[in-house]
Amino acid sequence: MTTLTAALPNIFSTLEHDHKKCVSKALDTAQHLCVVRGVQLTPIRLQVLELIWDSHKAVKAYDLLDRFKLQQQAAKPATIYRALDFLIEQGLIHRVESLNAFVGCNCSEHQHELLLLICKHCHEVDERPAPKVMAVLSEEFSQAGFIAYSKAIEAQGICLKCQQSQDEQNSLTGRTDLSVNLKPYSVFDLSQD
Amino acid sequence: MTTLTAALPNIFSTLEHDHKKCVSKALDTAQHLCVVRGVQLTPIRLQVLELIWDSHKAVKAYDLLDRFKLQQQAAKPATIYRALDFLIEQGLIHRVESLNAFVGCNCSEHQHELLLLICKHCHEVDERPAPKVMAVLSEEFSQAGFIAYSKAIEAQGICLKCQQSQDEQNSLTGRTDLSVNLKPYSVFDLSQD
DNA sequence: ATCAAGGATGTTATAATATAACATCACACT
DNA sequence: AGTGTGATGTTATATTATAACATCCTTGAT
Repeated sequence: MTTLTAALPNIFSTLEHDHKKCVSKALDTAQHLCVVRGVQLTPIRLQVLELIWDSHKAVKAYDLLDRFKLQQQAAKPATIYRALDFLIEQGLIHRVESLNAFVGCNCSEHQHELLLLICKHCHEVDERPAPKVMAVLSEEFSQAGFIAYSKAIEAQGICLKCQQSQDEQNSLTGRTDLSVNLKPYSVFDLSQD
Repeated sequence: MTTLTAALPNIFSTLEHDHKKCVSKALDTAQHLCVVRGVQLTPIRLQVLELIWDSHKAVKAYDLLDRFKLQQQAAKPATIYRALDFLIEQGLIHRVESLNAFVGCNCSEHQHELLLLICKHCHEVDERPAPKVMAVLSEEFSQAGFIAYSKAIEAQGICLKCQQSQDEQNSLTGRTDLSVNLKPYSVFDLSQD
């Protein structure tokens, strides 16, 4: 079993992922960075960050608001959006553009460009550094004479964990293919007409 | 002059870009693809496509609606969104996730993954095939055991044309740097603490 | 000790983006 | 004529995000 899970690239596999540790590392880093930068990680901002780190799924602002309200009943959208703005500015979370949602950044202490692997099935987001991709991207930019100020590489797909649990289901139901319910990203090509 | 403009990677440079030709090519391709695929490029869908191709800027749905209303006063959001859905499905336009906006696809006849260079200044979007980027990306996916169904690579920055026109302005105003008004995508790195 | 300045938050309202749900229409096939 | 399908019309509403202005709190200058 250990060998199996050790082989899994998916870092959130429940068998090897200690989420409490993961969260406390993220919060510690956040505290540290804010102190160093002389910015305030206020109770509201910290609470929102904690809510985001509740899972590795991308969360919607209004879902955060609903959960935030359990503690601060009078909270309004602006409360959440302001906290989100701050956290994004400080690189502590990412905005997932293709979902209008937010996810904790798991390497906020480093300068980095981001590759987000977004699972359509479980909605977890796996953030990867992907330096090779970024190097090639930079080449493209300079070829185009383009000065890039932000890069958001977001890929929608199915994570390994969900592929596997789907495989299990399929072995029971007789289904063989996950992709039947999904449209591949490009289904037409007339270039060889 | 010809040599100068010929050296410009920016394909929308007004000096070399015949937009009428560009649009009619796009519309012809769209018509052709729809016939081949047996789907209907209805008057509404065609009109919306034309409105989008009015420029190479990304357009908002409600801006399209406003312009559409000049011809069909009673039009409602659903009219536009339905047309947009169709055009996206057919690969005739792209949704720019980071802007909640839409832009014509300039190579809809080919299967392709997209690299969108989005100019913060003029809002034009330069779509590039970028096969190298995509190859490296695919490597990343397989390393992660991730099955990707869509890729949207969107980079925000300043296109060459705007850099140049800004340079001209700066030579008059004495400014030297475009980036002063812009936040680079990563301004902090504590990794060498 | 006041007072001004700046940052954070509270509060109300509204803007901007997008979809649901159901009715109707038009055309194609039988 | 009847039926099915895809497109559109129409109303309403959901979802996401920001504007604008008031208040409060800390800090530092006078």
